[in-house]
Amino acid sequence: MAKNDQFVSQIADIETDFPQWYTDVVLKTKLVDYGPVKGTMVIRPYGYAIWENIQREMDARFKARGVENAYFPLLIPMSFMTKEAEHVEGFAPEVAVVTHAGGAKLEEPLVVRPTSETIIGHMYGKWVESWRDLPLRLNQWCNVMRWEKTTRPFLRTSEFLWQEGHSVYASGEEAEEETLAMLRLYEEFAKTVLCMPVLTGRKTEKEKFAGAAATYGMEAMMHDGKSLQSGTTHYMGQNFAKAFGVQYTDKDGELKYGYTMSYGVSTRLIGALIMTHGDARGLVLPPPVAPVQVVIVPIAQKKEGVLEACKSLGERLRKTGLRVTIDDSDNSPGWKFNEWEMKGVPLRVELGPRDIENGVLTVFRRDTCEKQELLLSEAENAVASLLGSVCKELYARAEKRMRERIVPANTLSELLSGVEGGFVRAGWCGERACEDKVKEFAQATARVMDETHDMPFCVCCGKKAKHTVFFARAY
RNA sequence: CGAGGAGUAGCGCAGUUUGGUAGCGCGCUUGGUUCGGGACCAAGAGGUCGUGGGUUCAAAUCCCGUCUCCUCGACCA
Repeated sequence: MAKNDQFVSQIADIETDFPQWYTDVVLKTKLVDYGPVKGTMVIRPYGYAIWENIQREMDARFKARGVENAYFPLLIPMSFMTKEAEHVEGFAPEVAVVTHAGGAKLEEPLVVRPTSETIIGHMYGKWVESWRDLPLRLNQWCNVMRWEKTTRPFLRTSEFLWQEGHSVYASGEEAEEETLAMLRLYEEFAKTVLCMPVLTGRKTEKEKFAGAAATYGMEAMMHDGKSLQSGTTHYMGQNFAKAFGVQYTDKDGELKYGYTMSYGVSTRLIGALIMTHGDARGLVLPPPVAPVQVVIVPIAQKKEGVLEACKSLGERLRKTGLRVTIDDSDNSPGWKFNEWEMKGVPLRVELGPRDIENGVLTVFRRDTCEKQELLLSEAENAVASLLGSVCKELYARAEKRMRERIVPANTLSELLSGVEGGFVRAGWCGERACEDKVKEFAQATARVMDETHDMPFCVCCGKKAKHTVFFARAY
């Protein structure tokens, strides 16, 4: 066992610190830096497969709502960025700029997109002419770059993968409605695909997107009580439509500006998964996004009939649509057990001579780390129902943890002790000064505002509260 | 940019106080025995000790410079 000390110590610190070893050891994903490029990721296949599963599930939802995928350029003329005043102010400090190309200095610098509102706004300005063109709803999967000062794998990288949806509507009501609908879509996605509970709501002025009229967010609570903004939707009003001339001729013959909104989730969701469900043994992946949903580990695989039995079981399970891997490598069973547990595979099937003789399979659940025997003849149904209960268990556990760690606060000192361990629910007068003071006092920010307004007084100044806010320390 | 810490084999580290020509664990390669919770034996491969200069018969070790990374503060999905 002494040999494992190093490994055990590597995995032991996940409760207190970001599980660096998850990305290094399990996903083989690293922050790289070559020359001045810092804090961007190389994602190897296992980690990327999680992202592909997220993409597939998300795309299905978008398409059901009539949103189509498209692609817009990586490089954006500097002049586009400066058209919306707040937008450029918000992003200027963190854009990378291309000044030379083709061996010569460019007439106009190009920025590497930090987000695509401007270039998409530019195109929408050309595409939208008539009320018949609306609503226009496109999404793109792409990479964006923000030159962050400090970076962490998956949570904050200078380059990250995301989807960004951008829509134009004829009326503000429709655009605002869509902004909320997308927030609900994200919430449903987090709950059913990622098995992750989230808090959703409107952001404060201080926290809203640069150039937006209103920003909504979903926040997930990590093991350590800190909050991770896992998705945002923005209602832009006519800010971008006016900056980019997104105008249409309405039914009444009048030339009118459209109303735009946008929404996005990123590879940060993978970080959220790791930190929400992971335990001391490694990753715990929700079945919908797990690259491998069932791994079959043959026991005494050189004995006659064992591998054959594993392969035939594997085929049966694959036919039900599951992602199944049979690990017939030369490693010992114990090694395989640990390996696949680290990788977060929801179910492990052990199949050896003893099981085959008894007509059973031994199944290990990654979420509870419990083993049970199932009848080989009923494997398909039994495995499917087990995967279902893994989802339920993961969500229930995370939801309970989140609920227990949301505490109300009436004073700053209550707020301070509350954010040590999770979210704090508190009244807020609506003044920026109080928001700033909370941050200074407790290193906590307003994550989202709650719809139910039941905290009567501002936690900071004690005046009448306008909003009830979830405060937390954030990643 | 303000404050701390660290650069030695693919990864994690020891060695530096007191200079003597580089070591441990994991991983990797080859062969054999194993296989129901990270197996064992044997043989191997792999490092101009971040970098430039200085002191010395001799520098990973002492001195000066320099670069980089990590952690914490200001910004952020």
